[in-house]
Amino acid sequence: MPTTTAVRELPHPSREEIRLEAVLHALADPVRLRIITVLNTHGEGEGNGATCSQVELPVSTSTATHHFRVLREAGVINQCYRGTSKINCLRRADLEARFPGLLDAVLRAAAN
Amino acid sequence: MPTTTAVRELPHPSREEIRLEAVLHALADPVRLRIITVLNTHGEGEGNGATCSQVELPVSTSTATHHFRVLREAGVINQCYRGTSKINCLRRADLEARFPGLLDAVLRAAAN
DNA sequence: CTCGTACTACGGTGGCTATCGTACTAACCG
DNA sequence: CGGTTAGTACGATAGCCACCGTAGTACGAG
Repeated sequence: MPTTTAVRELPHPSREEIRLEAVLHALADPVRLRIITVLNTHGEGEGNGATCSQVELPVSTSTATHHFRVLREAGVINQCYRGTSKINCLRRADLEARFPGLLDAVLRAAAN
Repeated sequence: MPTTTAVRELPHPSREEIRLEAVLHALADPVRLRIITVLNTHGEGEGNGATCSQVELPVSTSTATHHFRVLREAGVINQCYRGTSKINCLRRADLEARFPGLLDAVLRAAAN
């Protein structure tokens, strides 16, 4: 056992495993729409993204955890640990490859 | 009371009343995705569209009624009576005005 | 008027889900 | 080590929702 910091991996669907129904269901919730709207204003690079607590939500932290997980399991966002925080970012490239134009259309629509 | 054939009106949300969450929720179901996929192959003009029974679905007729109603109340489809049948057609123009590109992106995605 | 077709309304059932609070773990800072 | 911060796991609850069958309505054909 190396003494390096343990990297807690989180399960993500591969690009091919992303299902349309799951994505639409994940987006059909006002709290989760808000999450992706906020994430949209952050970069997507390896080191970019927002922590869970940076996204202000009108629900408890445990409920917020639930919503982030739904988005991750649907393949909409990527989550990785960074110290005590968890970094969230949109999976733009994967979503664009799988369902071209969908994410942008939803983001534009959510912006009113 | 005129003796003309009674026109049973059905409630539809106006263009401005169409809500994004409702549309996404309506589309996040495999049966309803199939419905709009089939309707997409029919014309949208006043006289076009498909009857409920023309859309083959793997559910009972009462459940099918439920799905058509969800789509109508979300503003995704328009329904009007024509004799004993009900004609269904997509509300393309309204959806495009409200959420540009969304319907097309979903239809493309659903087509695999 | 009777019959068949097309769809609906209603009631019930099981499963999912958004929400919460509480208790917990993981990492970093002194 | 102890404390703080960030997020999670768990259990509970209430509401919604997809589904069905049965009974009923509306319309057109004969």
